[in-house]
Amino acid sequence: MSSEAHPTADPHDVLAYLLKHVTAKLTTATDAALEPFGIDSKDLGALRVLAHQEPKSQLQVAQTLSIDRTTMVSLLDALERKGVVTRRPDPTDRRRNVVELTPEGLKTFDAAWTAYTQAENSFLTGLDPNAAGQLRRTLRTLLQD
Amino acid sequence: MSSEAHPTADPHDVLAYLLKHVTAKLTTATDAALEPFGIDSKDLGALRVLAHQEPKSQLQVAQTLSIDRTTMVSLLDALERKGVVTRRPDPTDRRRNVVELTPEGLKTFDAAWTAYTQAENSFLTGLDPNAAGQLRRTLRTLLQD
DNA sequence: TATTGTTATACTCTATAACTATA
DNA sequence: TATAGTTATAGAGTATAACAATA
Repeated sequence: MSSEAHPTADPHDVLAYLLKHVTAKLTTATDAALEPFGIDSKDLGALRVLAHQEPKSQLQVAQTLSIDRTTMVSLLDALERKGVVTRRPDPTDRRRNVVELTPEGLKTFDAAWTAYTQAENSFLTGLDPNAAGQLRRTLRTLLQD
Repeated sequence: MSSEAHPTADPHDVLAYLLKHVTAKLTTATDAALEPFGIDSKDLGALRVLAHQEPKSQLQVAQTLSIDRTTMVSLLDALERKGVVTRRPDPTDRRRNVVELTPEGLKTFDAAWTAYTQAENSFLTGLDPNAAGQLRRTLRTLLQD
């Protein structure tokens, strides 16, 4: 019987299933950790890009995060309403918006980033120390190929 | 400066980002591999459950896959239209539907499963042999905790 | 009363197309 | 003509609520 070649129906044997559900579980944990700061994982990604590089246009931030520029608009709308980022026309190319963290935004980011890393570490607690680093390296490799 | 504690804005440092995009990349590859069989990764998951266990109710299949029972309805509607599964009332509890693979469905599953595992292996090609197994174990651990 | 399957509905996420202003 | 940002819209995916049939 052909089905005997696949003796279990455990969905955990399917890598796509494992990845999807581990992602969901981590996102639930990190979004909960970020909730006190009024942002979620997606917002944090944008703040992280803005916190660590010279001023960027909306499009550059979007491309760094692999999200659509139309999605970037509403994401920044929300962050601007919360007072953590500002937008102003780039004087050297008025088609572009220069996006920057406000001073309050930098504070929010630093606190939120600490909370995020704690949540991530807590999520990885069950693993032996090598496995966590190995996981990150493996995922990076898979994304690059 | 607080930002000096986090010297890069590389989103690849963020585990949630890595997981999300690796999942998307794998799903793209496996869905392409499954396309000739008229199913996608989600369908394959259901077929896998049905192929390897005694007949199950819709709810049991849904719970095994951690999907909502209302989502299961439309998923099975599509699979039934394609002739790969059948539904009939459970004689011992007429509230339930017994869901089973058709003979054609079993053939479809076997061929699709082969294609899926090839796509998965091909996706993991860039890793050294230990890393692939380690990845699966790590993800399983993270999901269980 | 509770459970299974169903339907209708709504909500989130994201992408596409079309518009504007600038280059 | 092309690009950046915006808006409106549509599609996929999934969840919630209400209902019918059955237990």
